Amino acid sequence: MALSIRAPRGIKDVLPPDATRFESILKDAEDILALGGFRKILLPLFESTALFARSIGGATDIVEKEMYTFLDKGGDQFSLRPEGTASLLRAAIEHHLVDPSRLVRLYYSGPMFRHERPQAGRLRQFYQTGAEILGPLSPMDDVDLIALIHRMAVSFRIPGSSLLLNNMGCPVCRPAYRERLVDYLNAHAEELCETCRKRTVQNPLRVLDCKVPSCQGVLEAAPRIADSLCPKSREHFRRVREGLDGLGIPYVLSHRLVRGLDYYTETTFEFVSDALGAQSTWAAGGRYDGLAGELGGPDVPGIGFAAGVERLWLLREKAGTLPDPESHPVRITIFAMDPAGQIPALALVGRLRQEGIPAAGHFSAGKIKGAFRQAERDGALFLGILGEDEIRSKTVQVKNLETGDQTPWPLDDIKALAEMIRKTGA
RNA sequence: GUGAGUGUAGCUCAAGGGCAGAGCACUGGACUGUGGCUCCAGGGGUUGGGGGUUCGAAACCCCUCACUCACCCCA
Repeated sequence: MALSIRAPRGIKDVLPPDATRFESILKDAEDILALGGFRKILLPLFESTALFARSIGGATDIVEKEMYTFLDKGGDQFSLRPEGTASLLRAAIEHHLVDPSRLVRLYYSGPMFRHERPQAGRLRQFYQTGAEILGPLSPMDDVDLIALIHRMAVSFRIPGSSLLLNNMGCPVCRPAYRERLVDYLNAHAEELCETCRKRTVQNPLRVLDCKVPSCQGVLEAAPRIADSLCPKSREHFRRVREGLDGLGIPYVLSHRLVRGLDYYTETTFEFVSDALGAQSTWAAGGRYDGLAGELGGPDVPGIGFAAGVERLWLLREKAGTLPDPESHPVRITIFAMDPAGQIPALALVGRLRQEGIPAAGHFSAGKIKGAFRQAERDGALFLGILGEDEIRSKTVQVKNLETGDQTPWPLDDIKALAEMIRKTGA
């Protein structure tokens, strides 16, 4: 209460034992990606603002109002990354990992930053783990990637999960559809909400995403992208559905599924769960065939997705599949009963650690009761006592906190003590 | 950015105009260098902050901040 500086809004500290549990959740997801042949890439937390503006799209909410943007001392403009795909593509292109003749599969994990109003499952700093495939893609690669996420849903027993699927067309058919849609929306402008009218001009596909009840009638009756697909996109969509059917992965066709990032083409998908509250998407992604070329790389197709790690946590919590927290590692707490024992206590914990025994010290010479409490708090199996008598006889009294057994151990044979502790702990 | 709900001890929560409390946690003692159980005692609070109404405000009113949820947006 007296603390005047607190964590920024929408930013969460993850305390023990949740911190190691969080890492387990992240690792479980990454393991599935690694199993799918993806290799890990470490990416910077901030990039030139222009990278995000160009890839995500200047008229998107993310770029327009949610980025943490700053000028560095050289006067260059950077932004904390609001997502991972742009960074990954930039890095892959910059280091010539993209090759038109073969596939490259990469995954990343880490915090993303968006200045949004915090809510259940929505933070300003949040973790995503995501994967991308770049190169000469088949529609079957779309299916393969989706299957990997489906694997997560099964493996983590994500409750109430379903897959929404759409195809947003390609550079050939989307502009024509876009035009048809704009004509339709303009014809019905007076029936639409204000944001919809604004979006008709700025980003017409996003209008389809509107949830205002009074807009629903008009939007349901709007021209559907599926009816405007060119033969190639139509075939792509058909083969993706065929692949999913072949694997027995259920999905719901969602012709109004329009993602909030401009780079998507063809296949788009969202894994949602009814167990999450308002922020129901736990993983989402799609094809982005023009992006690599747009960013100055080889003009190869790409597909990717990202999953929200905090949302995975919430879902696994509901499902009862949260990993166990790592147990507190301390095996023995060493108590220096008086100042003369402090140096020997320090030396003792040091030697125990060398033997691989997690050891903690209680050096603040005082009542032995306090040492027992500290040992309990440490989760220790043993308490080692170094008082006057022990220093004189060059021993340490080691008490098993569970059984109460206590024996003196010579300070010059730590290996034997370590061995005993190791055996008891196992 | 908009709306609603909630802010009381470290934590979980009482008190709804009249002395700010309980449980857990913490500290000490009973019990001197041997803990946990039990019993006893103790420390802890500008009731989120500011202003107003009132003889008197944790409570009622206004402003503000924070948290939570929802809109929006998205993973």
